[in-house]
Amino acid sequence: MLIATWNVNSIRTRLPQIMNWLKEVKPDLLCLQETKVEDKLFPKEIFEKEGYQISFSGQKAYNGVALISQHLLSDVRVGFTGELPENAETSLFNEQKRLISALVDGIRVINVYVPNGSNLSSEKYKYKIQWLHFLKKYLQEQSKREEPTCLLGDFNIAPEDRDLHNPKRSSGGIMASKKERENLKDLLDDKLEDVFRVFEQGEGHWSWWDYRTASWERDQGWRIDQIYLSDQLIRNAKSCKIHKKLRGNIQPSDHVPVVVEIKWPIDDFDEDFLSF
DNA sequence: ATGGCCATTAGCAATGGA
Repeated sequence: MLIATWNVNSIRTRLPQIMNWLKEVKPDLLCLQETKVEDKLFPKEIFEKEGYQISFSGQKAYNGVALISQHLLSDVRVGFTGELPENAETSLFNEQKRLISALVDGIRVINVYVPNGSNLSSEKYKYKIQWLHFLKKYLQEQSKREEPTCLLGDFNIAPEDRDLHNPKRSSGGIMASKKERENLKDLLDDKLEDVFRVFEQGEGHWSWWDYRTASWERDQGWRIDQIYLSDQLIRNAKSCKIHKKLRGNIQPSDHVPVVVEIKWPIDDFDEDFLSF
């Protein structure tokens, strides 16, 4: 089972690159962020023609998330609705289209696009922290069902200093502040684990390179796109790869895909054997 | 060096992204 996350920074601009990548990698599930398109204009036919199931939640110009799957997408939940009560707070956080979840082959996949936050003294930063807190509440409700869980997407946070190219300059700032990191760690609740770090502990692995500053040419990036797995899934993870070369494409997204391979479904013998 | 570039918009200048 191959599950991928990719902030494409406009699905319509990136469509040819997305289709090429799908044909090459053939992931079971691709989770997109920053589709930047309202639902009625989502280019769904092209994915359906290739045999993919799709679910999406978008808006004009900003944000937008989508699931593109070779498997049945069931129990699709858009925004925070479905886990949290339908009240004023929930509808406020649902205005920006940043979250979609579904069951795929028994795995609860939660695709998120965490707010950027602009800078530490901005209103947008306050919103980012509130959004993370709301996501924590969402996950607390969701976890009661005890589904194997994959939380993935663009978190706009480098979890640790080894996840950004110049910690001396950038640690403590936006995407690397103590508050953002604590809130991220807090919502994972010791139940969800960053699968990339199971396979690679070193620095120098990035998923995003700023369009400015010739950061790609200098390989000065950040690892702000992550895949978090619950225990049964993490035990069965086989690899986690960052598809770095796509950043070298003509007209690339500033993010590249991150892909996890999981042995799934697992059979009872394997589970008994592991627990034994 | 806190700016660079890129995508979008009732659209060519302003805004947001990270």
